[in-house]
Amino acid sequence: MRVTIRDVARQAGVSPATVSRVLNRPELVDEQTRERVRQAMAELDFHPSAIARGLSVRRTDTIGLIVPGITDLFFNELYAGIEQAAARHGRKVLMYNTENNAHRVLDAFSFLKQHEVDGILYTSALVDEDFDPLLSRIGIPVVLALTESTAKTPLPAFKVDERRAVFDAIAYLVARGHRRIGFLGARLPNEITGQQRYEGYLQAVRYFGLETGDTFVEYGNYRMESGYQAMRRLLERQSELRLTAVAAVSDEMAMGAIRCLADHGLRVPDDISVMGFDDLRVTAMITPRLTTVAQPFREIGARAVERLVELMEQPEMASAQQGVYYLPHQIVERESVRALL
Amino acid sequence: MRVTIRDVARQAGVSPATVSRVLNRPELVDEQTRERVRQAMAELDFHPSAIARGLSVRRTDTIGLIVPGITDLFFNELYAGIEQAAARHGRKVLMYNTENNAHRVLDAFSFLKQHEVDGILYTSALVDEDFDPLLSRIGIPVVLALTESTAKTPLPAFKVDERRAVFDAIAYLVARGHRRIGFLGARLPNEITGQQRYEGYLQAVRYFGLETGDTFVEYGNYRMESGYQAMRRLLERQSELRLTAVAAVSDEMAMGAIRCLADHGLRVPDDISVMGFDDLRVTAMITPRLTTVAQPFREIGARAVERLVELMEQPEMASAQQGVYYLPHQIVERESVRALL
DNA sequence: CTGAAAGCGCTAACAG
DNA sequence: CTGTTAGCGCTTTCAG
Repeated sequence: MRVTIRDVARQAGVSPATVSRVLNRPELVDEQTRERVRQAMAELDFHPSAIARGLSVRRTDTIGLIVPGITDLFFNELYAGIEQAAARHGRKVLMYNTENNAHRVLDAFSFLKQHEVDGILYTSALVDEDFDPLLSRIGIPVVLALTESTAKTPLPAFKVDERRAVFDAIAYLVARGHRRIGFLGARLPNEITGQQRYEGYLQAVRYFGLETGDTFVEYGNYRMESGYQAMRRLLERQSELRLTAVAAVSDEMAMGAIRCLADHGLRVPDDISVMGFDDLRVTAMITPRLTTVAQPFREIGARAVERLVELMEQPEMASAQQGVYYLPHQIVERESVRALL
Repeated sequence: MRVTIRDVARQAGVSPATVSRVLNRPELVDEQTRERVRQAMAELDFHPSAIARGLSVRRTDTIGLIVPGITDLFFNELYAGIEQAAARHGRKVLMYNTENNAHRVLDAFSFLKQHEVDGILYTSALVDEDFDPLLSRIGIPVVLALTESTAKTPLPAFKVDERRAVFDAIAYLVARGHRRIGFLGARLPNEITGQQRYEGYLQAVRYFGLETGDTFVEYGNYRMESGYQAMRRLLERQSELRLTAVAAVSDEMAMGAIRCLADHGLRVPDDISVMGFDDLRVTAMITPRLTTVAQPFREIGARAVERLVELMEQPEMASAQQGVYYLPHQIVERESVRALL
């Protein structure tokens, strides 16, 4: 049988209410009694039921986290930022993984509602008009990370400026003499980032007057294997393309591309330069070390949590806090890009 | 205000109990009423409170997961296995990250007790005698993954046979003519795996009569950076050691070692062979592709969850199910090991 | 400073 | 097949 607050009360010779007080507002309890109660708790190995408490106070101090998949390599960094920030604010996180399955996002919200989380952090996947009915009656704050909302209901969002980040990546290549630059993009249902990064590429291409066209770009799904395949398709046209560099929308895809290049006897960066995106921990270790644009994952996670906590504490603020907040990206220069003479 | 079962009852013109029935045992409810209730639920956007239910049935269908850190690259694979298996059995998982902080494991258990999880899955870190008092009054089943128990209370555990796995790795190197083999080990407080892997190395060294000694081994903490540093220390003695191969206790450390070797102008596997451990997804992409011993992370996670679910359903079985269950490891042959002529 | 009592939302007998 | 009732363990007025 579970040890309850009543057991502790009996053991300490006080009422349940007093036990509750030493748990929540110890300063209201006489020092002596407080100690007696604490001791009883220890003796009985009492663990107050967070779930009974939740029922009673109608608040669980829990953040619901919706992620599209957990085997992406960037996930860990994001999660670390989220969890630390949550802990800092005395919140725990309940994660729901949709496995990139669009229809599971309904489940996700329902699941989190059922568990009475006090707020929801939605990551990576797009929030579009389909969410409006959902959002209008959700009743708890929702904050976005690594994505944004195109729904009528705007939502606070934390991410890098995807277009500019890719633009900067291309500019970096251009500054090193590259003019024939391939693009390893990503296209996923319910996702906006791939599109925005592609736009960044296009903008740069136009701005710098580079060669381009559909034949310069191939798509994947952010994962290594897809980067490999996309690069292979580009390579099939390499005799016409004469790419000197290729920019990928993720480090995973860049790593796949490098693998593919190596398998075709091409060296990076000697024969072709490769630029990544994300700055995964591992990219500093591989050969060649990957030049990439870093996303501040941990900070994005932390900021999103902090905004969420604010909203949980003062829901009135909701309307004031809805824009997309861009966190700074940064080019980290390593070895996978070569300057053309 | 939250929509409750009473609201639905009123709307459907039935009693709360009936609503509860359509939620839990719909077959007990007349088809007509059932439909009426379902419709009321939809109209009101009703989400039954899992927390109120939990309080009432004294069961949350939740598995508590304790992990020592989430930024290790193997974590994702393990977690994927755990989550899928949990979902398959209608359980959710509540994760607690101790950040390798030994004293936080007490918090972990306390936290999970408070949240009334029905069972606990403890991963990676050792369970020693210090846990006995805890375990003796925990009151819910505990299962281990990627670790084992040296406590008086034995606990079911799922992992590979660490000693044999490393033995096999060394044997693989020996079969390819290597006799001067360095070892990149790991030593972490509250951890047993590193020790066991070291023993596997020693056994192999003895079995095959290899050169060895303290100077052949350096330690890290499983992470890439530590692999880099450990390799660097080995390299300082390389003129005496004349290592032709080095075996690491993790792919991360192996990758760090390869990086270190490259930084010192040594090529893998031409100048020195490197063997990893884990078979991370990324190791098939890097150059050179890593030869390693694969751990079946997903299956380990899945099996651990399944045992846990069994125990949650029939706690009497506890005493019958306590051994360490070894899942098969496997050597994955790739490019980082060269056969000496 | 402390206790009694009501209630959070749901389920589980027990009647009917 | 359905309703009534009594909790699950905790918090929170309201008295004292």
